[in-house]
Amino acid sequence: MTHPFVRDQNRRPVACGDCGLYRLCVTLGLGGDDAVLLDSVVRRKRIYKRSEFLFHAGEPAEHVYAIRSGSVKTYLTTRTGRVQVTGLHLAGELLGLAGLDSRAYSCEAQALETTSACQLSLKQLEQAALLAPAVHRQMLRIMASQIRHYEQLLLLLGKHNAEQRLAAFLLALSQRLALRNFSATQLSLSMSRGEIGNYLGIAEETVCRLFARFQEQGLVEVRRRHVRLDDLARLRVIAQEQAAPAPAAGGGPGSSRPPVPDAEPSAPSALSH
Amino acid sequence: MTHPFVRDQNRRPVACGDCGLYRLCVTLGLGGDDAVLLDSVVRRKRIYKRSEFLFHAGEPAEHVYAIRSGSVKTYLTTRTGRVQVTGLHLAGELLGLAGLDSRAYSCEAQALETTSACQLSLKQLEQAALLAPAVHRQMLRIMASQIRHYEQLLLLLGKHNAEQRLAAFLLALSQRLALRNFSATQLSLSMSRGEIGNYLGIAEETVCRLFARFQEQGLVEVRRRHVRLDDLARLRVIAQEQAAPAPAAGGGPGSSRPPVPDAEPSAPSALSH
DNA sequence: CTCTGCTCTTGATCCAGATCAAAACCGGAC
DNA sequence: GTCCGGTTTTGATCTGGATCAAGAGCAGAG
Repeated sequence: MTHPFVRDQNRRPVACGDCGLYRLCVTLGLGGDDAVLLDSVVRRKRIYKRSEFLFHAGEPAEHVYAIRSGSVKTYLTTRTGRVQVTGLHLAGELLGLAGLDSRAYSCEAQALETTSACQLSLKQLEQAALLAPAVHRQMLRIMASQIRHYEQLLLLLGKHNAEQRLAAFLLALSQRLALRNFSATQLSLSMSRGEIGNYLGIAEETVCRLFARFQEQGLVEVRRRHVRLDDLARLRVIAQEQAAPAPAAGGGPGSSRPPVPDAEPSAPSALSH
Repeated sequence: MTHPFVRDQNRRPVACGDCGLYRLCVTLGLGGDDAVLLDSVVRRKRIYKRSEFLFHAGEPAEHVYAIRSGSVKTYLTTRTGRVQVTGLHLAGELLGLAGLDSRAYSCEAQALETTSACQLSLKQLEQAALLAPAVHRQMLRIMASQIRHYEQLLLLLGKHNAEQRLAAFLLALSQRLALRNFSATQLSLSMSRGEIGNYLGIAEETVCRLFARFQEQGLVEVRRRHVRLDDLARLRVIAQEQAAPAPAAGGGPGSSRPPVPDAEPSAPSALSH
């Protein structure tokens, strides 16, 4: 009996139209305005096998990477060998942004499974940006969104407990997959429990226990790396810390806290792009 | 008897030449190539009183801010009112980068003390970037360095204990001050214990106890917000986790860890820009 | 100068999640 | 099919730092 999970949803390559670099590629003059045409025109496509590196920290940065299929993790290493996963990148997303000032990559990027990615030359990009304002604007937009992403991650890791982090992780994943036209409720994790834990700042064992608990509560159905999200609504409640405990810390010198402006404009995304 | 601490080192405005936006300003045609001239030419200078806001999260982003003197904290707020400080910005540093895609500010920015800042119009910047490649490149450089900054912060918060975090915080502060020609060993904190703790993901009380311990060990001399760093070398050892415990987590699918490439190129900076 | 309201410090207790330990499980090699 | 090595799960214990509580110190207001 085959179990009900969709397998390897990331193997299917995203179309250029679903790719985060789409607007860039188009404006670069790589293809007309036609995504299908563009698909056949992008150069420097390459396949990376599981655990292969797209680039290393410190290496001179010459390309930005757009993932077509598969997934990639990025991480930093302490000089004592400790690792901090800083990102999980899915099909249609971008890598190597910190290299946009054309110095060096700031982290390791390693394929989590068989992955296909397009390389875009930074030099080409810079030239294109000078010719086409839209490209320039798009580059800024992309980097700014990465900054926002990290800010949200900082908030998640700094002020949320293990349960909230995992719930937010699953929801963000779901949202990102949906954005690329994959299922929002059936997903196959490309990271191990250990990697997920490392990313979220919790222990491997805790990730396991949380999955078990979520399953008990009927929130999800988990079997190894296959996850089905059964109750998105309740997951959202968990991720957003229902209880309102302390009135916040370090009120600041003036203590004139802003009137809790409804800052966060939209979704409960924290780990999304 | 006056005690030996230098007070309010940040009150002295940095010269344009020491400012992170210098290259931008110059290329903008705001002044010749002369920093002194530039100093008198920059428009939209404004003074913010302690606890006043430079901008709020969600507000339409129209400017980038360059701090001339004083200091500013940036932070995010949960919908339940919890706060996460995401940055401490000193004289000569920049604010509002996530707004560079000309949408909205992503966080609150609040003056920690009397602060003077220059506003640079984003529109002006975008125009200038189209005319001058150097401006464009500089904008990317600035954003990329912010991304790197957050990555390092993530590593610090994710894989270092309270002691290491505080040591790293002090060292980074020292380094940044030195960069702007302030003393590297005499500093006056503009954030309260609570704010520092919030930033570093540790409790206010723990910050106190750590300061006390560092002082016992002769590493620093602390009196309220005045800190003298007496043993930078030993602080560095602490910040860089001398002990090499576990061989790291979540080795990844291939487990082919990179040969610990001497990633981090230079200083033990984590909280620096 | 005194008063007032923080901010900081220090002590005592507690707990979420880490760590340690050991099975159970599973996919792929052969 | 069987075997092997890594991943996942589950249980038992431990602990760094949070939280709770209560003074002490200090700056600014008047």
